[in-house]
Amino acid sequence: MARPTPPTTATELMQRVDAIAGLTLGEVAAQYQFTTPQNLLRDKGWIGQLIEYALGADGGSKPEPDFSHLSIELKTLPISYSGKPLETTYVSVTPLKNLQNTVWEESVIYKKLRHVLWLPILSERDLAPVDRIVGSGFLWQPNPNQMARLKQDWEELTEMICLGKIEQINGRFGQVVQLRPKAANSKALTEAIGPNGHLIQTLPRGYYLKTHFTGEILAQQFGL
DNA sequence: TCGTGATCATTC
DNA sequence: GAATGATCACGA
Repeated sequence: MARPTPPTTATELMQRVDAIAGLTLGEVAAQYQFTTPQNLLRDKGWIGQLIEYALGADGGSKPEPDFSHLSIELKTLPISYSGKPLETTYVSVTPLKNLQNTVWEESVIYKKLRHVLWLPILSERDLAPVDRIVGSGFLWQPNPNQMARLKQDWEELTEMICLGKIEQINGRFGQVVQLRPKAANSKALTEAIGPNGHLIQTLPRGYYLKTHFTGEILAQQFGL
């Protein structure tokens, strides 16, 4: 099957989402000549890339929404048999310098989370990738309460980064958003603000949504 | 090196 | 069992 073109409307996008709901990843992969890996040890982003392709995402590796024309971000969400998220959800890298004057409404994470197409994937560990099942995708926008919690966490984390306290931040900070390493390995370094205001070398970080928060989104959608 | 896609694996 | 810190692949 030829490479899908980007959907022109949200309606068209959702029709494609509905068309793959209930299929196994093996079935989706076969439609697009993707080779399904035996495990995800060396292909951790394989599911996301397959789904992006199948739905016609055009964002590429740019820091833009997957469906640039629609301003919609696609996120696959691994879930257990009971419908609970199995992993935290990566959102974007974390700027570590030049963020004086940045406000929530202009942050990368805010822009990415404004419109999200969640696509749950039944990804229990005892299921081989080929047998994992695509769930029912749905469009989501944070409600005022969720948006307020996202903003609160972001402001706390951003203030610490500005004050040179990046090394004090670990995954325990934040109620719904956390900061964790996001790198090829522990030797990859980038610049950040240090304790004395000077630039230091540190591990690149990323914003992740905690499983409790994504679980809440699923519960809100499916009434779990 | 950074940003995309995330999950792995050890620790708690 | 859940969560944190570490890691894998790829394109520009």
